[in-house]
Amino acid sequence: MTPKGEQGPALRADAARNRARVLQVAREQLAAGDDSLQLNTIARLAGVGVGTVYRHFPSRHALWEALSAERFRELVDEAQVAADDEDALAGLHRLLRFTLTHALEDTGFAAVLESASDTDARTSALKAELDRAVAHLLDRARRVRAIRRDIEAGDLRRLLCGIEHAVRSGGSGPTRTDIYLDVLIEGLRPPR
Amino acid sequence: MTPKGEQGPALRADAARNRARVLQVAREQLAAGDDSLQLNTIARLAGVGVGTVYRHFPSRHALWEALSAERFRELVDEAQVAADDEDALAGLHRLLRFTLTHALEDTGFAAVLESASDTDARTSALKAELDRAVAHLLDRARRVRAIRRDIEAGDLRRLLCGIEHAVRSGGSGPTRTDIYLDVLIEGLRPPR
Amino acid sequence: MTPKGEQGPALRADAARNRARVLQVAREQLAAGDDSLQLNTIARLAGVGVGTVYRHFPSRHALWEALSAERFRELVDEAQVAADDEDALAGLHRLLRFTLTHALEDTGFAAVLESASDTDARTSALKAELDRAVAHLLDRARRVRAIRRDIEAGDLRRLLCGIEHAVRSGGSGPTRTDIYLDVLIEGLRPPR
Amino acid sequence: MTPKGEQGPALRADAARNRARVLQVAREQLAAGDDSLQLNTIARLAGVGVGTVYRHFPSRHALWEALSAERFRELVDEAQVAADDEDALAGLHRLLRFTLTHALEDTGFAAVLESASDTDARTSALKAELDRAVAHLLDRARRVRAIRRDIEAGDLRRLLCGIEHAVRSGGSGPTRTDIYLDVLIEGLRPPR
DNA sequence: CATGAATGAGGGTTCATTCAT
DNA sequence: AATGAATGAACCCTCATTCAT
Repeated sequence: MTPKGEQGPALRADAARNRARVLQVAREQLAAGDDSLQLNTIARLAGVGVGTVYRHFPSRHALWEALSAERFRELVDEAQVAADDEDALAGLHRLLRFTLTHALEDTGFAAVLESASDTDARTSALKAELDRAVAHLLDRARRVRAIRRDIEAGDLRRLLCGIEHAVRSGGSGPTRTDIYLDVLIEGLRPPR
Repeated sequence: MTPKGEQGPALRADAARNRARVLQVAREQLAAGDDSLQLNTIARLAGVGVGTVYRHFPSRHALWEALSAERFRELVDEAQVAADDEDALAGLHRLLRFTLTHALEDTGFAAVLESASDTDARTSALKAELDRAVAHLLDRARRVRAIRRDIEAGDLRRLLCGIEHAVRSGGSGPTRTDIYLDVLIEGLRPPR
Repeated sequence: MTPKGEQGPALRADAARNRARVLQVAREQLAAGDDSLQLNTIARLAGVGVGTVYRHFPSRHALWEALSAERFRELVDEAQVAADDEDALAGLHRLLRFTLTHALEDTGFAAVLESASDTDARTSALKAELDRAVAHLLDRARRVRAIRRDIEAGDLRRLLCGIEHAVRSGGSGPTRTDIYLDVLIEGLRPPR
Repeated sequence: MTPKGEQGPALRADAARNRARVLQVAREQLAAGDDSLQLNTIARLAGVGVGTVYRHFPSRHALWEALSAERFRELVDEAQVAADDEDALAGLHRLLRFTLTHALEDTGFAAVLESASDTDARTSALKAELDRAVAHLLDRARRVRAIRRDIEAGDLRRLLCGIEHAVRSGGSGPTRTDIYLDVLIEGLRPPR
């Protein structure tokens, strides 16, 4: 009867609306540079009670992860496309650029991408899925000696987040982004 | 009888002891992974009154910068030694490793190293001094085509901090540190 | 079932109860001679959390004015009754005595009565209303040459507060109160 | 050997200088509208240690009283002159005006004049001396039925401080001062 | 006597989280 | 399910006063 969802009892219409509002407001806050994610503030801005926010997101971290889930989904899709690319290295590079761009746009996403411990199992699942796709890419690239052997999918995720930090900490423009990413890419080549 | 030839009004013996204790405790807190630097807590642990902490460090930031100044001094010294190394590239690599090690040991130092805006003029001065030494190294290395042309001292500082983040976010051991640093070093070579 | 016909969003029952308790305790503190109005202390005495006090009264001043508003309302009512008294002078005297009694009982009220600058517009409005009623009384009294011409409503307010200070600074009993007030009253007569 | 003073062991020259500096700075602070008399601040401004201030003035109140002692001395002198005036009433009025003027100029003095309890015995002595002179004046004035019988010297002191408050609380000019004082003076006449 | 560093009680305010309505 | 008032721990900072130097 209720629209068949992926997990759990589907939300009532109003509950779903509230959840969406909260996520929306949280995203706006982040975009506005306020990464404190104060649940009271978000509730007020979303026009719902604090309790409602807590019902949907038991902890700040849960909200944080929910925020990035969407982005993550996109990323995993992109990774799977890349994994099928004829040229593994090209696919990898495209994926790295794609990820960096999104991480720079969304602090929350970057944080989750980098974090070693997730609260929501779904996040971990997405991360695993991503790493699997990337591992596949790395394998293929290694086979044609396009990539050094000592780097795994998780390493790549972390290194990319490092690059993201570097870009973010310089107030600089897109040029630096390109250069920094290029330093990473060159650094991934196998030793000559 | 009082040690002479020091700089400034020469703290009273007990004042100096207290200041040192506070810095010591603060360093321990950071090392223990608590980077909140709560002045009350630090005071308690150091066995001094809150007021004493506030006298020495009017704000959290002042403490923060005092903590890193020391490290920074060492780093600048090392950079100047490196700058005189016959082999510019070797000097640079040694300096990078030295910096990374220290940044990993001391979050506060890492933060200041990465930050785009300092509050204390002395910090900016130290940073400028560091960048000058590094710029010199880069120049020499570029002249022998050992380093790509599009990277400046500031970039290098930021990239290294990025690597530091990457290492930190994996819970992994020294091997990863070496590998991540090597990725950076390889990435700095001029394009083939 | 909920009492209807009240004004505004109608506080929740418990909220109203808490608000009243806070005001009650604050009044007791003042009566006990402690005019520091420490919000933490008040919260403790009222058996509510500090946050609750802050919710109802964002600043000490807000509490202060809320405290006096009630008293002020009574005073204005009394002033309007006095203004209708057939004998203007008698009305004025009754009003002065009424005001003095209340000012002596409630430091906060006295302070607001005397203050030249209000922060809450409602306080200013009440004060203006009071002054208008008094001005009316003074006019009528002057017409029958019962009051000197160079005193306005504001002056009267201030002079009465002066008397209040005089009474308060002597530790003495009701006799002094009567005498001091009489000195004022006599001093208000037109020159012989 | 030491210059014979009025009480206690005469101060060493430097101690006297420090004491004077502290009083001077305190007076300037008051004049500048800061009546918090923070002993640390005063010490700093006076260029002496806090401890020195505490040696001379064991409590804030002691400083407060010391500040007004000088004024008080003048006032007592004036009172004694007034007491010898042929016209007792004229002398009284002159004294009231003199006192009011000074109280308006010096908050500290006004506070001590009004206070019911002194810390320094010398202050109480001065106050008693003043009251004695005024009592004498009142006696004489009462004998010629120029003053009501139910007012004593202490009452007069307090009433005048009340007037001072009234003047101070209106932001108004010298006209109000004259009028308010006149209200007091008229109020002091015996009932017709 | 003078100094000023040290003390720490004291008071202020915020905000994550709970729970009565 | 939603609401938002209440809670109170946790921080922050100041400043009167003491006491070692």
